[in-house]
Amino acid sequence: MLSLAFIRENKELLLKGLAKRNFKDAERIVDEVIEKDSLRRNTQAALDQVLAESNKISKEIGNFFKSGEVQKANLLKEKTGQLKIQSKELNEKLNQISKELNELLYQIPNIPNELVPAGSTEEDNEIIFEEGEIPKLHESALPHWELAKKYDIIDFELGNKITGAGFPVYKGKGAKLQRALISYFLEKNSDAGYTEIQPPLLINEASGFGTGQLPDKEGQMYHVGIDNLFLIPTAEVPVTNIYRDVLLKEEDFPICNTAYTPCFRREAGSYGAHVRGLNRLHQFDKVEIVRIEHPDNSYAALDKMVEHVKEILKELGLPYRILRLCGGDLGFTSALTYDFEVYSTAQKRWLEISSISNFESFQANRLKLRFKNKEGKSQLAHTLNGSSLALPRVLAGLLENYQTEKGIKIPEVLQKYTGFDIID
RNA sequence: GGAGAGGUGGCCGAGUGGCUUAAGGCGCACGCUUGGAAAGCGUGUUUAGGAGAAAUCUUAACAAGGGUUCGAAUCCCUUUCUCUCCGCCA
Repeated sequence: MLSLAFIRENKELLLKGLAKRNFKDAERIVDEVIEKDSLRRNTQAALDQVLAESNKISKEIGNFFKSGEVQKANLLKEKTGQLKIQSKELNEKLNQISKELNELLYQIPNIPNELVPAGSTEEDNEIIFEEGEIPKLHESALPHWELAKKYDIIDFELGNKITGAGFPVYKGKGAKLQRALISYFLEKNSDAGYTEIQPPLLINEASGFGTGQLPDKEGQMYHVGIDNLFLIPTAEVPVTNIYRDVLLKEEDFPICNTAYTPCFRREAGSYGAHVRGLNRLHQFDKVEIVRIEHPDNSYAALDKMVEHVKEILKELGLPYRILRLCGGDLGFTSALTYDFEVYSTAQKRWLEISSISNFESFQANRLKLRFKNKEGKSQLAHTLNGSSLALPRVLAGLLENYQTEKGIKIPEVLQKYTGFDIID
């Protein structure tokens, strides 16, 4: 959520940014926000005045009672009736305006960074980096879901039986490979200075609001109705919410955390060839990195995160590319996002395996995550996060790209975690 | 799940309707004192909103939300969390 002070003072900049996202009705909503904000402040001032008057009289009544002048006190009591009605009305008006104002405010997405290219679809994303050679596979090369079956390492049908579509069962070397990837990713992140966290996998409404999943995107999460909790769609939610309602000191920066968690996504609809196998699941594993940064450093931090993930992909020997997302493809809360895609050779398509974003102060404002700056004033911090990495598509890439006629080879960096060098 | 007790500032802790403008202590900051330090003494020490060029003024906040009252940390209701005992349990 953008701050009202920012919206008031940077209307043109805001409209320009929203245009880049093809955000409809921007001017109407922004004008309405500005108008309601001004109305809210006037109402607040009026209410304060009534309350101040009322407080004053109450004190006088107290004094009269104490000095035994009961009649005077009772006379004054009558005077407060009118003030009470007034303050009640003003208070209701204020609540109503604040509610309307917030509803409008929640609709406004973050402003894209100037680096974000204009555009409306995936096609307009900008490819900024590409590395790794696409392997030449033998003629009988298979897509990963066939390989999974052939070597009996992932069982999709079994998942259907136990739960439903999108909940695969990993078996034998498949399960071990998953565990190896998690250990490898966490180890790399720890080595790079990230603190390992094991967060809860269920979150409450306040946490969902803090990172921007609620109130609008609740349909994407699994909801446990009886306790009103949500299964996390990503570790970003619990790990970032560690810092909800927190006032940091400048010397606390940078805060770097990493967490492995399963992630749960409802993502109703869309079944078919492009979501086959591991391409899109309801439950999947992911290792996440989250940073809380001083506003002056957040873009440098974003670059560091990108470099970090590049190194991991390079070590895994997977061909990948980095996209800078265009305005239309950018997430609601993000100011700048880099997507990493791995090439799936058997499917002949790119698969998104990481998304690294700077949210600037958009989440921090919702989270009330601030720090004391050098002037001693509290200021919103910047939040960032990225995957390092999402497992299923990395696994898909590994299976397809490392398949040989003898079996699936395991990249060297993983072998110390798997304990084997081939799946056959 | 059942019964009971609780939630007060950065921390500890008093506070059963009006000198609470939240006592007292600890911590922290600054000053005095000192050769220097400690101790001592003094001053200050929350967050958010509104008005103002600023000094400053003002409103709100004692777990959260409602209510009673001229007036609520204090009384009532709901929710939530913590602790103790019992039950269940990896």
